[in-house]
Amino acid sequence: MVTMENVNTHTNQNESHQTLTDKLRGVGLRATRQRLDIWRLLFSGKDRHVTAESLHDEAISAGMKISLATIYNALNQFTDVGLLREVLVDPTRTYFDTNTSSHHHFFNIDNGHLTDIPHDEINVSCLPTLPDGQIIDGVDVLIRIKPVA
Amino acid sequence: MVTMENVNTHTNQNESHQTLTDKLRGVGLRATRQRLDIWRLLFSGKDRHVTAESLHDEAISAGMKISLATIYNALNQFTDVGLLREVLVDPTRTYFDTNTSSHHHFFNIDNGHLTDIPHDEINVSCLPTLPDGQIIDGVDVLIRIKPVA
DNA sequence: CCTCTAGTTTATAATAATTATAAGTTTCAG
DNA sequence: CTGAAACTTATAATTATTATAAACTAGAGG
Repeated sequence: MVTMENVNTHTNQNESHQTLTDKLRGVGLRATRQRLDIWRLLFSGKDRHVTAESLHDEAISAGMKISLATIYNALNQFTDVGLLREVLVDPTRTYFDTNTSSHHHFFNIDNGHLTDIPHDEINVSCLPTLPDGQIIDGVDVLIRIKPVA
Repeated sequence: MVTMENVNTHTNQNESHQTLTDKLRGVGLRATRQRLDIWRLLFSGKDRHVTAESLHDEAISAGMKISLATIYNALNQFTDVGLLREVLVDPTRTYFDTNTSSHHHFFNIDNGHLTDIPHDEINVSCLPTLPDGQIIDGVDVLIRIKPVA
């Protein structure tokens, strides 16, 4: 499977079918109707955090014909090629973030909402020595928040 | 359910049955044989990271008679009263850490091993403003590591 | 344009971790 | 001691996710 960094995922309302098709091909995936639909849902607005289930509900509500299995497949494929990023916040389900740049998260433990923390608003000074022969693959900071009361 | 901070969980080889019984009662749990067994497995040595399954295997190997359901119950109860802490590293299972103090983790994505990062070896400067009416419940830093090659 | 085939979709079954149920057992306060 | 509430556990149920396999489709090459 081809992986391409720096694909311009952002897709506006009137972006041509052809352009999206090319973007999908650019990451090594065929331009199927289902993947185009999912792309439009994910990348037409601001950054978002979805689960397979939530995105499926949304697609169905929008009148798209697509199975949950395809949503799972697409989310995993998009993640594999770097269009999405998995965020681990809840042991009961997997969240996918359309923002793949280096940043961290607030997780509201009261309602399950995820919010991005801009990269420059948090700083991790990483002094710890890594175990021998190991390198860093990534750093995740999750700040769990809750209502004051 | 009673929650008591600062219970001295550490348990050495010859700690009396009575003392452990008292510690369990101190957090509002009855001192059953199964919970005493689990306590001894978890808190007799250095800090550890276990899953329900791994701890159950270990208990069975040690000749203890205890069901997986009880392991799940006990791990969740211990977590509720603050004796354990859940660590989210792998979407497919939940890890429990006997170290409940403020610290972070290395997660070896190659073999699934978790390692503690001492509290003073990492620094998170947290400038980001919290959403209105929210306070911090906790901060988790996970550094995913992998072999050099 | 056709055609063919590898890549896709999808209904459905399978898996895996975890939680719920309910019947039997144990703890421990009185 | 005794009884009620707490606990354990075999088992069933649930939930998120992945696998299977049959039907469909994209798109390369004629």
